[in-house]
Amino acid sequence: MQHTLFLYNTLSRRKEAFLPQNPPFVGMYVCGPTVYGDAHLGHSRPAITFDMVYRYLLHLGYRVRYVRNITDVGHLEHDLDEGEDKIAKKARLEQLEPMEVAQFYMNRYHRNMDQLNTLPPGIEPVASGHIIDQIATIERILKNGFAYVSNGSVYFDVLAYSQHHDYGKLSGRRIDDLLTDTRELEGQEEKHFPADFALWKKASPEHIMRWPSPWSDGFPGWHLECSVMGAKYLGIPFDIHGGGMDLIFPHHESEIAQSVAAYGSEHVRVWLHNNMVTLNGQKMGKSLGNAISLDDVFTGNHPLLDQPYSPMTIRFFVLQAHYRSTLDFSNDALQAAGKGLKRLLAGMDALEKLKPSDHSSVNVHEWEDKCYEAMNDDFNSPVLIAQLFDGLHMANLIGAGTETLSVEDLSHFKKSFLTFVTDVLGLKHEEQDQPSDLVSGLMETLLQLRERARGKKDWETADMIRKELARLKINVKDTKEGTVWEKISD
RNA sequence: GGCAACAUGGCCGAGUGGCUAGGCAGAGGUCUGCAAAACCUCGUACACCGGUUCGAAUCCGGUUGUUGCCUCCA
Repeated sequence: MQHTLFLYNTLSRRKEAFLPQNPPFVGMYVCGPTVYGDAHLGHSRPAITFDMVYRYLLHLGYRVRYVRNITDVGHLEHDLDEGEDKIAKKARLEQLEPMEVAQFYMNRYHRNMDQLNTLPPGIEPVASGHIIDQIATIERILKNGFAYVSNGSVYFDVLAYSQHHDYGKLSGRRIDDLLTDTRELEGQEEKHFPADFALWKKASPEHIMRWPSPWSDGFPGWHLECSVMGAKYLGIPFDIHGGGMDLIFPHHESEIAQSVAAYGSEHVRVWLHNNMVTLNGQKMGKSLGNAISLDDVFTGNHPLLDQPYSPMTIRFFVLQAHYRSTLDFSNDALQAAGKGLKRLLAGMDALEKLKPSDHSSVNVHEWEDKCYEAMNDDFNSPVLIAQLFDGLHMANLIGAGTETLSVEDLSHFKKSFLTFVTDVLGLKHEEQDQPSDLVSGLMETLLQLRERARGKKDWETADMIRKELARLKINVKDTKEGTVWEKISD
């Protein structure tokens, strides 16, 4: 580990050298999905971002325990049916068991994540499997005087907490501002202070998802599961906590407060937050009708999409922007990304054909250092990608004989390039649909006929075959190695 | 309304107080029967108005716009 990695810590608002508590071990917790619907484009960002973080830490030689939760209880609908759980609501609508709904969408989420080539977390705890741990934590918070029971529910006492600690340190919010913000919300009458949040919520009679507790039959509050499950599997404090920027307040702010209230210390050393996704410059939201599911993106089945975009195109596109910048999805941008990715992967294959020389005219190690510099600077994947394209250019010059590499340097260059593309960025060739034997046979015959015509300089026939195939979205290319064909997709 | 962040060439998107980002598109060229693909060469952009500075797109202030959070949210 000759390179120092710098991370932007939301808590300090600056880049800090990453020094794990117990190297080479690293504990990382990332906020996962609430499984009540299909994953959409917005979900791809944290998934790919923290997959890149995970992959790079592994590449640097760290032993990473990666925990990503699945939220299957606890989130409240904000406007209707006060106190009804999102999962329970969906279950009633679809006449399914709540757990059935959660399982269904969890399976689909996993499939999408697999398509995006994200590595599975080492532990993927579900909130409903940790009710006992959450109750125990609530009891500790109550005992420490930072919570109160109100009508069967338990609330975190933000004012009591802020007497001794800084509620708002992560998000930059002030208690005074929270006070002035006098929005009317339902269920507020049980709270002593508007900013107080539920640790345990009493279930209404029709509420399906419920567990017994010392206070009522109910369910755990919004923010508790991450504090509890992070502490359980990673210990306190752990090195990295990741998630979307929209979770900074109130979710992560409240997590910190809960951990301090329960355990006496903060549970996270470095907070990493990915920025949000927009679509054609607009916020993406279900209410705006522009939250495109990943399945729809992959199939192109959405009015806003001109064509399908493959999982690797999405992955490459996401990595082409820095994770802390907003990222705007548009057809133009995705098409550009698809083409760039194709060229990068084809170039990677072409590296294999390079021939070494007796000396090197370019400095491979300097090039490689720039790749590491990019990633070490708070995971600057766009700069790494630019560097890879520069490497590609270098490879082309070597292929043309303009530049040379020694046997040793060439081998190092190939290995390094491949490692950055596949291991660190997690990019790979997408398996094409293999043509059937029938299609292959037909194409072979057709191209032989065309070759025969070309041999006789019968350009009219040769061009007709190519033109007709083009209408079937088949591209025929006469290369030096012979004629090849490919299906035109995106 | 309150609190933040951002505003870069046709599009996407890095970075930086003076020194090439990169991708896509576009132009020219090599190759080719033609085409496609591939490769080579090419762009001096940084919202607006002030200020600091020898010098700012990069720092400071203001304006406008966009986005996020303040309510489940990746």
